[in-house]
Amino acid sequence: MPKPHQERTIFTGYLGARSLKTTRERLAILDEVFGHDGHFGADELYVKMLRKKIPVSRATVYRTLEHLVESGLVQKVYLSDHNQRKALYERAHGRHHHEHMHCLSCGEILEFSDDPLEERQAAVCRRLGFKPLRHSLRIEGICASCQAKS
Amino acid sequence: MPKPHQERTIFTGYLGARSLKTTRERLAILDEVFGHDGHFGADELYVKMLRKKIPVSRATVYRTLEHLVESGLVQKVYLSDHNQRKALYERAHGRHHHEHMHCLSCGEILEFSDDPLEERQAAVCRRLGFKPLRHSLRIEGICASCQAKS
DNA sequence: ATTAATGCAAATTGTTTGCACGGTC
DNA sequence: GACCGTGCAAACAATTTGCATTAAT
Repeated sequence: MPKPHQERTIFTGYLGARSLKTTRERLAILDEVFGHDGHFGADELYVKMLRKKIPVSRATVYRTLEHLVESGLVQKVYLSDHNQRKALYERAHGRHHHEHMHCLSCGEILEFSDDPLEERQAAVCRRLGFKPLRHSLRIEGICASCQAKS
Repeated sequence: MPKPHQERTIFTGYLGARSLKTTRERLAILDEVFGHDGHFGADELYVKMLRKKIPVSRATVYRTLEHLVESGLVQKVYLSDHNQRKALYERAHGRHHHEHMHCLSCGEILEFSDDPLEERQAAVCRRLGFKPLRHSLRIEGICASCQAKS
């Protein structure tokens, strides 16, 4: 029985505000998501919970992840190089905005952020009269440690 | 019978270099791709050719697009907002690198490029020792004309 | 009691693949 | 003639959905 955390309060608030129900399953998924860091796929999360014998269906995992994204607690990202068809999720609450670097050699996903870069993007948007709401930058290449190896 | 263009020379060269065959179907797909601008999905391309009564199968369209990407003539991008599962393609040969803005209101995809932005990305990579090979930036928001409407 | 959520399995979507036949080098 | 490519339909992977049942308010 995981102890209540801040995210749980936010999520129950989100649910209540829309007359959605705070179910055992939804809370279990929330706990699972906020119990670990890093990127994960919906199916991986489902399998992980299966193994832990936490009773939940694949459909509910998918449906709940949507709500978590909608509530702003979780972010959906598309990172994988070749199999771009699989969505990944990452915790968003309590974290600052960041971009991703993807090492094509080891597969590692690195996160970084850079204010001047953000500002330059904003400047371009101003120049074109485009109102930015969100953005994602993905840089693919070879990470430092893989370069060292070869 | 479309007249030979530069891309055709490049493509046949690419094929020959790998002992792949220059088939009627591959050339027809190449011509179709370079006969128009903008972004398109593999299936759309297939349907367009069907309507024009150009005999080609869906499988061949997919397989040929792979080769076009491999040859550098075409670029595969993931742009659609919600249905990120669908890949789009765009002409790459003879065009400069660019990023995309996606208007969430009208769906329009705008292209732009900005050297200082590119340079700033390069600088971040240098700082982290990451060797960039390619990148993609997608900014979602509301385009100028949609803002004017509301 | 009312209304929403779950689980299951079937349906969808975009894409890939195995295999017999046909075309290119 | 050797080998590669094509077309078809079946296979796939990730995700979504319809519906009868169960649970939260």
